[in-house]
Amino acid sequence: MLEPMDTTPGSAERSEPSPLGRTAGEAILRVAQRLTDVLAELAAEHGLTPLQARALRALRDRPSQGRLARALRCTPSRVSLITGELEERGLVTRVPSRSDRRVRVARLTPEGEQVVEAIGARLARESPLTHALGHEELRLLIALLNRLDDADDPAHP
Amino acid sequence: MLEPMDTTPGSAERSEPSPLGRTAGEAILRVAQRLTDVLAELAAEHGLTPLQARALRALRDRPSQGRLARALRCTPSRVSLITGELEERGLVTRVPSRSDRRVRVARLTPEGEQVVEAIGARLARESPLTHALGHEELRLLIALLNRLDDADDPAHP
DNA sequence: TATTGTTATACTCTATAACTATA
DNA sequence: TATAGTTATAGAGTATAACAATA
Repeated sequence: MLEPMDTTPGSAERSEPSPLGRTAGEAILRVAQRLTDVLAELAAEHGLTPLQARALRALRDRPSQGRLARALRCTPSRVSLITGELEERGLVTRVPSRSDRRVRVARLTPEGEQVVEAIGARLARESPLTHALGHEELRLLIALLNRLDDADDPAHP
Repeated sequence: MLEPMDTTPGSAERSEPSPLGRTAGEAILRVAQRLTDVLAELAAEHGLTPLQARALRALRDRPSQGRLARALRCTPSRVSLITGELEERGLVTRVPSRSDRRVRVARLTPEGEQVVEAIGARLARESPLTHALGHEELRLLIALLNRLDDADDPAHP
């Protein structure tokens, strides 16, 4: 039920802008914190940790587990444990690749896809984004953020 | 020195938009992840954990430790430990409030202020934000994000 | 020999609960 | 009695290192 997410702006608001104050970085970090919290709660409703939910989403691209580790910014050992848990729940399956039998490719099961969809749908509906902004503004925001995401990414291996 | 921050869009890009795909939430979460990583590295350069850096920044508003705990989304016990460490390093001082001697108000020392400024300045300079967007776009983005941040915040205690 | 993934171990982070002092 | 903060303990999360199988 999506807790208040107190960012205590009541007292934060009275400080004047400063380098770390009301810059875009500051704003984005705060909004992101809120969204992260929302995501955590939605994941919890499905009995998942935030990292498991992120893993599930990332698995749509069918990465190797090593690649998944980089995407999640954790170690391969951790990925191994996480995918194992997700497999036990029937959300993913791990099958050895035919071209290289060392790698085990993890794929979403239909149920796994369903969970990803469900979380995504609720995130879109429940987030501050959809509440505070109109359609046009939302599209503008997405465009700006995608520019950020695509640019300045040194490594595309 | 600000790692590549691989988000593996090389393969992510080929999936078509879906509820959790290229929505604003998705985009903002990804950008936020990048910024969070940047912040973590900048903090590390000063020998601080990300949470310590966030605490330092939040302390500009001179909150009680309880209020600080809510702002950082952690328990008062944790705040106690963190402010203790920061005090040992000479970045903050904790003095008992005169009006209520149970509360110890934490304040930044000049050196603490300096660290906050330094991190903030580098964050503004180093982040994807300033690299990818022009001034006008940046202002627009800030405006949109602040709208998000101000709205939809159920509790203002 | 190098690489993918797994398991075992240890360490770090964070919370819960018990405690002290003030209100 | 209730509240702000601290300390002690326990639990979750995460990484490092040793291992197995394949390349």
